[in-house]
Amino acid sequence: MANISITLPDGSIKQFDTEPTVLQVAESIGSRLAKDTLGGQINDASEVIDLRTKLPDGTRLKIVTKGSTESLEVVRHSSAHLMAQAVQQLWPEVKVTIGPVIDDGFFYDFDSPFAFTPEDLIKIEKKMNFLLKKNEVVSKEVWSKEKAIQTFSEMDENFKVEIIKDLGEDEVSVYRQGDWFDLCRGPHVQKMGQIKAIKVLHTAGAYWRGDEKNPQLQRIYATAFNSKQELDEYLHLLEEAKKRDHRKLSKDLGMVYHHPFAPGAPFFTEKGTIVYNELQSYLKSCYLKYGYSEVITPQIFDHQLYEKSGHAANYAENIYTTHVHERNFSVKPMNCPGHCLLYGATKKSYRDLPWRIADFGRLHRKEKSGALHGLTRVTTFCQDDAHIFCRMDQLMTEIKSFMTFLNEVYQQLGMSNYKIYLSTRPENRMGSDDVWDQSEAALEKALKELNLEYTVNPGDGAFYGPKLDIMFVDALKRPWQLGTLQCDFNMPEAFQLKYVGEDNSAHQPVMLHRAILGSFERFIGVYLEHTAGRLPCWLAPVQVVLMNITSQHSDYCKELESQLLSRGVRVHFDSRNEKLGFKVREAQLQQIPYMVTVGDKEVENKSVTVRLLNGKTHGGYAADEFINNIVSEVKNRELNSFFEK
RNA sequence: GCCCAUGUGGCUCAGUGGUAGAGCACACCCUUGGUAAGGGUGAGGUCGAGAGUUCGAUUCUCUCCAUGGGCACCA
Repeated sequence: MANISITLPDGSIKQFDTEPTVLQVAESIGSRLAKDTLGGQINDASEVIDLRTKLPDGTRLKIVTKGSTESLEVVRHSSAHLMAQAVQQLWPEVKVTIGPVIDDGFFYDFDSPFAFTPEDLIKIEKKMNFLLKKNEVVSKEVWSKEKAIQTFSEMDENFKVEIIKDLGEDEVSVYRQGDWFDLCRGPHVQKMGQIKAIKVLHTAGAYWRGDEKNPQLQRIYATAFNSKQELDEYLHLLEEAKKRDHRKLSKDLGMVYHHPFAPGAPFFTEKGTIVYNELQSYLKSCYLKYGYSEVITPQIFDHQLYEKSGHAANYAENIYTTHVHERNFSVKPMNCPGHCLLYGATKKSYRDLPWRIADFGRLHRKEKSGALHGLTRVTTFCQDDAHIFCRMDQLMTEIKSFMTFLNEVYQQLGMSNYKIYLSTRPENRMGSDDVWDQSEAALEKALKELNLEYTVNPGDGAFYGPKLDIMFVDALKRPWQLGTLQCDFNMPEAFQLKYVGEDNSAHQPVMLHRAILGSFERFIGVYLEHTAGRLPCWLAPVQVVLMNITSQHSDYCKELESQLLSRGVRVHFDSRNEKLGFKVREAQLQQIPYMVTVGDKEVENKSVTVRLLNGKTHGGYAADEFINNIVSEVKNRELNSFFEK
């Protein structure tokens, strides 16, 4: 008597006498499908459930089969168990904790009396592959909480015991493969042989339950894929990412230098400074258009400023403070408090708003030593920072203008792939709900009117206001947070900022913190990784390299050089007594956009032969035309070469 | 800050309990060569810093600094 119905994606309905498992549904359709089943998705949820899960009447089921993207989650989950099994077979004294699936793989945290060496990782991978061949069946058992606690206690798996005790359930599930088992919610594969390709990657220290007060565990990162080919592709991608690492690129391209005497504080060389300054002047040119004024504010303030702003209470450990002449002075970690002082310097009318001030001030923040990273996490940096003080009713227009500005910049830089996140009011917050309502609504309305897609992160806003975060997705599909727009009701209050309204009484402005690139340091790092160092001509430290074939062509090169220089083009004449191939190689490695070769032909008819970074050469180009084209390409900050149009 | 690893000429990296080597870069010489490395010679290093063990330490141990992989942090 069939009284349980399961609906499949095609709309067909399967009937069962008792609640079937995902696998049983698959079996009722076909044995081939059953064999390939790795899990299920129910009622349109994205979560993948275990194939052994019983389905209640009326469930809509989508079966997850091998080879699918969804199945990766299951495969990786089981791979984590496989890794734990391998580790415990190799070293029975190592205790297990947890092993979740992450974006590109999985990890397992072990409580081990010793640290795993690279050789150990090789052993583990070998053991895993050995165990895979045994193709053990994975079975699920449901234990009472007491039995689970007792069993794991006897095994001295105290971290597991802690997890079980913290679970609110009376029963827990345990997955078994051969003689090894682990407490787990699933989902898992049917047989270990369904894991097709694994790779143990690296180790790391990690705190138990992510809390630095807890003991530190040994984490092993690994990944698994549905085929050897997919794994190889992933490993290849890792290699590519390594080549694009901005720390390597910025060094190889001679842009950035680090010295142990200035940890976390990069030097920008002559070349790096060109990129930095070009970006800055580009933004300055936009500021004119978008109604910003630039200001310069002090580097060091009496610490009282940060007591007033509230940073002393929440952010003191990141502020460099020193005691001089009986006073505490702090190096500014952000521009906003200084800008509030400047706001208060003159009496403001509603007519003065919106007041938009930009500041390229250098900031310093003390960071914990382990936090530093190349150009993306530094102790000193310069934001493309600006603050907008406006009336509540101007908020939406300002937000729209900012998003338009940001989009213009990102398009110009070839960064069209970005995502917008709207973070709304957190539990602990300041300001009235009315103000939060208005500002959240303004943010949403602005995005909608601009037809921009966005994701809401409920409760993720700052305590002082809601915000937009812009995540740029680079050429390797990696997300980076660069731009931001934050509403702030706190600082205007802390500094008692006012303007005189039309009604002749005092009102408090809203303050907007905003940045498009974030910081030049971080941006240059991200942009180098995005472009793999191949910068558009207007940003390239050297735009043209002139290469003479023999010394007889020197004079013509010098003539070209001075013409280019007089038109503001950054040109380098490689006059060395070297073969052309050698000069080309170096210019290519330095990613110089225009490699100009000059020999008899060129001297004779006042032309140039141009090689682009893609290896293509364009011969017999009139020198005048070439120069004019470059000048206009740079002036317009074009993304691509005029040859590629 | 925590766990682990690493630190050798400007760069990339070998190597050793008896005070160091290559390639590139650099200097000089030869080579005048049409699109990713022509040849020769030479100079250049207290082997990250300090302490310890040792007859002797770049090598072993410890501490510190920096960097890297993560964790934690990033009002």
